[in-house]
Amino acid sequence: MVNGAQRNGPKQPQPPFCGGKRLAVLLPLPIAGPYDYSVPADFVPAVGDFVEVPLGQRILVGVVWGVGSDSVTETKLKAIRRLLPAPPLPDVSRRFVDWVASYTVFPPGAVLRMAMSVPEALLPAALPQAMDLASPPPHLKLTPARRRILALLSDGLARPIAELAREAACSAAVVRGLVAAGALRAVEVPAAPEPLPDWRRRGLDLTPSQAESAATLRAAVSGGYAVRLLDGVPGSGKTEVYFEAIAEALARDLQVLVLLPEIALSAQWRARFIRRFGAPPREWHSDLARGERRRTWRSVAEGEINVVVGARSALFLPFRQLGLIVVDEEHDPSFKQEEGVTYHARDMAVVRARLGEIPCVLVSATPSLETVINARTGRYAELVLRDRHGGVPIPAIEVVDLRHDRPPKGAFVAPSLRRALVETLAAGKQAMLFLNRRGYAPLTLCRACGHRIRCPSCTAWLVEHRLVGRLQCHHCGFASPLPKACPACGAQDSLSACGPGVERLAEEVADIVPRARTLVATSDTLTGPAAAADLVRRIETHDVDLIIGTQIVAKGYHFPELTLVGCVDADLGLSGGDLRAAERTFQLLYQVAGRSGRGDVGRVLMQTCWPEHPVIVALAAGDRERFLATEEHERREAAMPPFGRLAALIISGRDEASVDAAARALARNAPPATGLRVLGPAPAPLALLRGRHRRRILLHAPRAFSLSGYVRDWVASVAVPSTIRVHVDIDPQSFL
DNA sequence: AGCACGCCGACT
DNA sequence: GTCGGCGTGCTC
Repeated sequence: MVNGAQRNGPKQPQPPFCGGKRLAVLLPLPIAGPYDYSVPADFVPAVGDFVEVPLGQRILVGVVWGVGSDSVTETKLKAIRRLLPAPPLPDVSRRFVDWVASYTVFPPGAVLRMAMSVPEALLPAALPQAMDLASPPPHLKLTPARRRILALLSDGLARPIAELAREAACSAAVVRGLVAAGALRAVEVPAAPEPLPDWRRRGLDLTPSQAESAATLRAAVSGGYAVRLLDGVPGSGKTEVYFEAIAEALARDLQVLVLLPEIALSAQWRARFIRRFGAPPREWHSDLARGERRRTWRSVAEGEINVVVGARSALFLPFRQLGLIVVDEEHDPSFKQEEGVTYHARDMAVVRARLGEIPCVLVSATPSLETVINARTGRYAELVLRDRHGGVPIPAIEVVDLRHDRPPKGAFVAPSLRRALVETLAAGKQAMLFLNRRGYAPLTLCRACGHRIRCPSCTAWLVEHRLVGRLQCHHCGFASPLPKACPACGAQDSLSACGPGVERLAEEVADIVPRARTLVATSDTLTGPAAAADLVRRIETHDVDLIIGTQIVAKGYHFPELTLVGCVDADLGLSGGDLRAAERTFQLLYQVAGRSGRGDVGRVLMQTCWPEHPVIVALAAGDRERFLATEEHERREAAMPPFGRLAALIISGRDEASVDAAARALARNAPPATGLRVLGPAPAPLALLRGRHRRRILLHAPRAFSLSGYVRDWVASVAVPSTIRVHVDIDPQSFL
């Protein structure tokens, strides 16, 4: 017996089926709501059961959502075909699906699809097969390979085919031959129980202030719903502190969910977890192997898994007895899902905690303004860790004013940063250059005619990726070989790369520190967990001297030898006109600075053309409070989130005129409401994306306004041609 | 989401 | 003459 299912207390109570001949079944499809089905003769499903139903020509799996309505005539009803042998979808999960659907203005079926992303998991797992000796047939041909296999099995231990073949140094075909001949038989063996994280192990010694926060979090585990912000500078031991809350939940036989923004980059987090709990947590993200996915989904539902660490989609796992949610790096923009159902995983984690009546811990060194305000107004409790581990302060950020400290012509690294780079590497330490731009150059320009090469299906420049010799669109994936001549005027060798990308920076740096072992880290080079783990290992073992990376390297790593961080363009993103541009820039640069000097005294140099910008001033002063105060003031004045609310409608389609017409019709027909302003339609920031024209309507409403209900009624009341898509984004984060 | 139904170009 | 392209609309 794997622990969990039994220790998790009584079985989930299922509401009794309350009679009637129809049941509402929610299907994992983007259709308006549940469909009714008739109850079969031989069994009566209960609410939450996974059932197979016919839909059109297909057979689908859905979830019994409640009793049916009278919305459809008796004659159209089809019968539920069968009950699937899986634990029912828990009551909390169903309420969560409905809540998220209602809030995001997406059909509940679209949300359910995220909760049943593993159809195979609904069937019981085939038990692993092992081979054992059968009574030997009378005329068995005995070859040497066959003899070895039979000899191996004489110890009475059944083995899987592959293992047997390996041990006997023959191919699996020989084993199968013996099975066919009747000399071996397959037996089912229980899966080897995987070790679970163990809360009884002793954690690291905590400082008094860490211990105090840990005790508060431990106490919170039995306290029902509450949200706490765990706020501490990089290196203050936030992870070790919330590990104590995890230990407490595990001690109470509850499941724990930890959300991380980039699960693929979590190798160091995972190592710390194993050190604390003796076994790895289960991972959940989009590029898991199918079998792994199946096993995890199923055992989360069975209550056999106690800790899941995952990307945002892990929120929709069917936890049987969830007792704690931790959202690490809660400020991270990647918690916002932009494709399909548009939701913010941090906010939905809070909702999931409330529905489950369990605590939620939001963790960050640079909490979002939303969370800070929630903490300040008492909606969230706040725990602050002020001291950096080992007493090493966050290095002061030195501003490099590019207007005076100019890089050489055609280069991007200023003299002062060049000197720092040379000194750091000469001292045998590591350095990191941060530039949030993939590729070689963000723009390719013809010197003869001024033509700029753009994506044929998006409003975007093509980015040169010199390593692969291509021009690429970062929005739709379009790629073309680097042309020899200008596509507009035909001039030969007139194309010129404008602006820096990490590849170009690497080229420049090779001239400054020719002997440095340099590594470029971007989403192009770090394609998965293995590549990320390899990167971390190479930095830890000092296999590389210089790391050049995009925001991917700004995450919560810990590298003791890294003592210089250079931010090549701190202004990137400051002038985007985006509501959160300043905040994101501050968070990113503060996190980048936190990479430096964790083990030793470090330097952080930040290149800017705009030293008097409030973000740069606050960063240079190391003054987070000052930054937050400025930001809060500006947002409050403009009634922007969290002091007001926004929703965006993106209207898109292939035909520009009909997109325009639909967008105008929507805006014209927005019902008037107090305090609500309809802005637009205007071309969306990416007015053309993947060949679709896009217009945006923004809604601005007071804080207490119920945007979801308003938008649902509004969009439902306006007839839009079926070729036009209307995408609703409640609480938009980025404006792209 | 998938699948059928439906109406226009290049093939046996 | 059909095979098949994907635009439109429905599925309890």
